[in-house]
Amino acid sequence: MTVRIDDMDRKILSQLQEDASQSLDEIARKVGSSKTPVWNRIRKMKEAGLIGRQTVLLDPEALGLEACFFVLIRTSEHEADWQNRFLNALRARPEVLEAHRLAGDIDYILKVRVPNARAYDAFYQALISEVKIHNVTALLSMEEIKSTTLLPL
Amino acid sequence: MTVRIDDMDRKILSQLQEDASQSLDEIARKVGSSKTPVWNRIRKMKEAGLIGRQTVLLDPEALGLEACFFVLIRTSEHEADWQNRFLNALRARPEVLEAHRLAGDIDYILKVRVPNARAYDAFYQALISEVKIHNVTALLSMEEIKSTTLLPL
DNA sequence: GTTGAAAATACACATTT
DNA sequence: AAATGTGTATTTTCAAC
Repeated sequence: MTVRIDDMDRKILSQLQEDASQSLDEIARKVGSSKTPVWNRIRKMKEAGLIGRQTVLLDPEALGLEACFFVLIRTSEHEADWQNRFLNALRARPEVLEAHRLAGDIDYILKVRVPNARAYDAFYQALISEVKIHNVTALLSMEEIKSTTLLPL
Repeated sequence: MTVRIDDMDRKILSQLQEDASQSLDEIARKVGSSKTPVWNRIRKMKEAGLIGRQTVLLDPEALGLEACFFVLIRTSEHEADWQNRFLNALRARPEVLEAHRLAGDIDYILKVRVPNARAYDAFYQALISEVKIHNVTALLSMEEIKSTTLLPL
């Protein structure tokens, strides 16, 4: 399942990240190759799962999602059952954009996008009513300095 | 600059988020409309900046970016000059995928993707040598429970 | 908002180097 | 393996209604 990526693959991925609406011809030209090999490489990388969803990035503010919170969670529960319920709760909630299990003192971090502080509170209340959580700290974003899906290749 | 979004727009955005490679016909069929109006709505939303970059999501692990850190930063400096240098430093570094200025106790949070802990340390050393930072806490992600670019519509 | 259609483009593959 | 060329199908884009 491990794919060997060479320099040409990286160039192609870079172009796709930059603008996935480009035609094969355009990408081929920019990476200094031609359609067929580029197309084959893309197909292989898709099959390998290296290239995932093709999507558009929307402006959250324009959609009325004006509040962004990072939520730091400590819990005293570490049993499998509790964890499963917690993970399912997170996955089921569309306002949770990211969720990571952490090493160390803090157990989980979430990134949550909601219309406003009230909506965050509703989310928070719903979450703690579903699963027992020891300690929660919410960090409110005042300004999104940077936000990119472009991975460094 | 504010765009009024109706229900049909939301359905279209939802489809585009889900799979931006779909043809107009396909989207139109799914949202219960036809090509032309869908096309016009998409064009308007692109012009309004509501729809941004079209991209592909890559698998960071497969690319060797196996470490993800959330970095909590406190600073004693709050002057405009310091802030500018700090922001520029963050924007210039491709391993910084997200950066937010926060309300409250902690001043900034970063999300950083790197190949390994050593690479994180290199990033950290470079950052603190560029700008003075009072206090830094790095949270290491053990597991990405959820990660989505799909905004709740 | 609908239909229709011209023009452009993409894919997938055959042929060649 | 990669480049080139091409048939076919699809898609976009726009005009007319």
